[in-house]
Parts: sequence; C-alpha cells; structure tokens
Amino acid sequence: MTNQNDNFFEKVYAVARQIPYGRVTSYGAIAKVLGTARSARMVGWAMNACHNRGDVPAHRVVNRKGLLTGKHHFDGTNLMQQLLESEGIKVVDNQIVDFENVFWEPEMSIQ
DNA sequence: AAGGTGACCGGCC
DNA sequence: TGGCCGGCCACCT
Repeated sequence: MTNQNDNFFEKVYAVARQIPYGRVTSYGAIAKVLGTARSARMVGWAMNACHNRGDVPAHRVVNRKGLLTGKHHFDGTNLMQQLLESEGIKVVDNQIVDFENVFWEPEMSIQ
C-alpha cells in the first residue's frame, strides 16, 4: 500500500466532502480550487480511488456539462442518478437538470 | 526510466 | 449541445 497521505487525493476528497447536500460541482472546479485547474483529469483519477478511500460523495461531482460521466464507475449503473435524485437533483438522460442552479463552486471554506 | 492512460476542459465548427 | 482535437498532469505497469 503506497498510501501515506496522498496530498493530492486528500485535497480532492476534502473538497468533495464540502459539497453541500443537493448541490453538485465539476471536476474542473475542484481542480481549480486545488490550484491544478489544468489537471481536471487528476480530480477524476482521485475519484477513481475514492472507492478505496471511503466516504466521498463522488455522485455530487460531474463534468462541466452536468453529465454523469462517472456514473459508469459506480457500483450500480444508475446508482449515481438515484443518489442525486435522492437529494432533490433532477437527472434526465444522465444529465443534471438546472445544472447551473444546483452547481456549487467549491471553496476551501475555512468555515 | 519511459510510455500509456484517464470519472476533463477549452476552443472551434 | 454535440463532435473533434490538443493540452495537461499525476498515477500505473
């Protein structure tokens, strides 16, 4: 196990956990907050490992189009959509309705 | 050590 | 919105 405290991953998870209920964000937005806006892909990669990490609301993270691109990586094909709808987010055809409305810009909220 | 990969993004048509 | 292309950067083999 090459796990010490993968700083990068931890940061992604930290932001992902800060996503409010009923809100979603994009990989690029998280990447931007982390300071690696150019590596939005890395955010997705971190999400891939989120299964290994444990509690990370990856279902609240979608691409900038509001498409559930990563739903395929979930346990169930429609699990991601179910979770989102469970939070009041409407999802049609793997696409979030009113994406801009439910979009939440991640911020290192020192709240 | 080098190459391939990827849950992306932005620009262009 | 959608398709195509290039870039970008960390992780894996």
